[in-house]
Formats: sequence, structure tokens, C-alpha cells
Amino acid sequence: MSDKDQMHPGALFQLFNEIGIIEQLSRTILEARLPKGLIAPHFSVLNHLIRVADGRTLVELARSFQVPKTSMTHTVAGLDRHGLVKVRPNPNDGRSKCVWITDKGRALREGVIADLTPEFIELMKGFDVDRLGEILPVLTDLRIFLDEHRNAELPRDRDFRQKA
Amino acid sequence: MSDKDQMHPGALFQLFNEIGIIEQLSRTILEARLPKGLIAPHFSVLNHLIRVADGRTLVELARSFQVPKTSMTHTVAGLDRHGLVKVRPNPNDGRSKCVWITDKGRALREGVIADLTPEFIELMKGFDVDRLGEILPVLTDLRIFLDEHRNAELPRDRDFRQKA
DNA sequence: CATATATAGTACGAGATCGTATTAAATGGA
DNA sequence: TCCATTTAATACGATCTCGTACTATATATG
Repeated sequence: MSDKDQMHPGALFQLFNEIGIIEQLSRTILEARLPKGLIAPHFSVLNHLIRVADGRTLVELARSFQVPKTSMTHTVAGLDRHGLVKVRPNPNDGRSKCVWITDKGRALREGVIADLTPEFIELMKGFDVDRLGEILPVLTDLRIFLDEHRNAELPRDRDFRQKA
Repeated sequence: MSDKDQMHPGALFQLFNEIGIIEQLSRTILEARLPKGLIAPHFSVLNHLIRVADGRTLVELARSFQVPKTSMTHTVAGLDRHGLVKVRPNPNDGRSKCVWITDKGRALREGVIADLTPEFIELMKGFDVDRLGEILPVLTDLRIFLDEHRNAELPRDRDFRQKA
């Protein structure tokens, strides 16, 4: 392998930089297909409720997305206003609330995915998607790794840190 | 190769999902090292001025980052307030302005990178960075590809579309 | 040259993000 | 049990993002 495959800190910067740009471009594509009033975080939460677990509390959701609790309160409130989730008291903890996706929420997610799928297929014509298949497991491992190590690396108080 | 290396639309969703999460985690790490009042977009613009070209106009910057002009005006105004860039009239076009990085801006970028480098090295202990070196060229090509095809895929009026 | 159209930038308002402070409920130790 | 501490959620304000509307300048067309 040539030298450019070596990973030095500068290359790590570059990697995160590329990821940031791709995130922005893909988010724009997604949001163009969402109904007015919904943005990417709304869709992400719906997706999370279906793919990971329904009935999560607000704090659990905030931790999963690595955002402050207040942001998640706001996002979930937006989903609730649109009838896409239902927020109910947590029977096991009087302080907290659980977020459940509604049929309307499920249908919306399905519809957006159905809309985007052919668009993605069309978009990806001209790009060797096999290469993407090769990098997906690496990105998944990287995401898991960063997720597991985030707390040690985050001195900032975002209210979801490990104790004090 | 096994079936999981196949790229179907669902896997593409997953890819963008992983990228979104990694972007958020890495952005949080970066912002924890930025001085108060500066966030990732500020740093990205400084980086762009140095790595791509200094003296860009606001519209050029907005297009590069795929954000609305108004957002870039706001971001550059913040950099200007901190003395990290200088905004000057464009001698070739009375309508536009050019953004030049200042010595202070250069120093800030260098300092942030100097701070982050050992942090990245420490963070990445325990992860096989060779795998990252392998995916970087793919991500770069993907970013370029998406960037070139974004206009055809974006019906939304973001003020930087190709004509009408 | 005159005027219509296009483009660069900004003012403004709506919604989103986030940090701080507050309230209410759970937890843990005396 | 009683009270200190921790935790879940929210109210609030500051800043950011973005869409719309507007002004000023440039370009194209007659």
C-alpha cells in the first residue's frame, strides 16, 4: 500500500471533514423529502424508535443521539404536535416519560423511505456502490467505537456525562 | 464476498445513518476544543479558507458548504467579530465581498489542530486506523460525487441552485 | 444607451439548538 | 423515617439556521 493509506492525525481530520460534508449533503436530500415542519432529527428519532426500541424515555433518546435533554424535549414535542409519537408517563418512574411511535409515525417513516429509495438508486448510478459496501462495516465499527469512548473524551457538561 | 457487502437501498440508508452519527460525535469533540462563542461552522470556514482558497466571496463559501447565503453571512459575521477573518469589498464586483483569514484566524486554527491531534491519537488507540486509511479515499470520492450531483437531486430552492 | 433580468448581500422572523436554572420524583445514607 | 443527593423533565434566553423579501450592482438585450 502506498503512503497515502497511512493514517496520521491530519488524515483523521480529513476523514471527519469528508464525513461532515457527506452528512450535510445527505441530510439535505432527506429533508427535501420530509413534509413541511419536519427535519432530519425528527426522522432520526422515528427511525430510532422503530429500529432500536420503542417506548424510550427522553433521557435515553438524548443519550442515544448525544444531544442535550432540552433539544430532545423540543424534537419530541414537534413529533407529538404532528401526531407521529405519543408521550406517556413512565409507569416505573414518576419523573420520566416514554415516547411511543404512532401508526401515523410508522406510516410517515415508511413513506419517506419509499420515496427516497428510488431517488438513492438513481443518484448512485455512476458510483461504484460495491465500494460503499466495503466501507460500511468500518464506519459501523468506528461509530460504535466512538460511541463507547465518547464519555472519556468529553469534558464538556452536556448533562449526560458519567457522574461528576 | 458475503451478502452483507451488497449495497441495496437499505444499506445506503444505514451508511448515511452511520455517517450522521459519526459527524455528530466528531463535531462534539471539535467544539469542546473551540473557544467560547465559536462552533464547528466557524472552524470549517477557517479551514476552508486555508485549505482551499483565501479571499472567497460569501456566495462561494455558501455554495462550498451547501448552506444558504444567509447562514454564511451569519457565520462570517461571527468570525469577523472575533477578528479571525477580514471582510473586504470585491474589487471585481461591487455587489460582493471577499473573506480573508487573519493572522489571528490562522493561529486559532493551528492551535485547535495542535490541541486535537494528541487527543485524536489517544482516542484512536484501540481502533485499527489502517481501516480508516482504506475508507478515506472512498469517502472522498463519494463526497465529490454527491457534490457534483447535488443540483440535479435538489428541487428545493436554496438560492444557490443552477438557474431556474 | 436604456431597461429587463440576474446576482450578491442583508434585514427580518420562525423554528432549532443548547446552556443554565428550576421543579419534581427517586435514591441512598444517617 | 428524614434529609441530602441524584436524576428526569422543562422554562427561559442566547445563538444558530434558514426561508422570504428587499436593496444594490452587474449583465444581457433591445
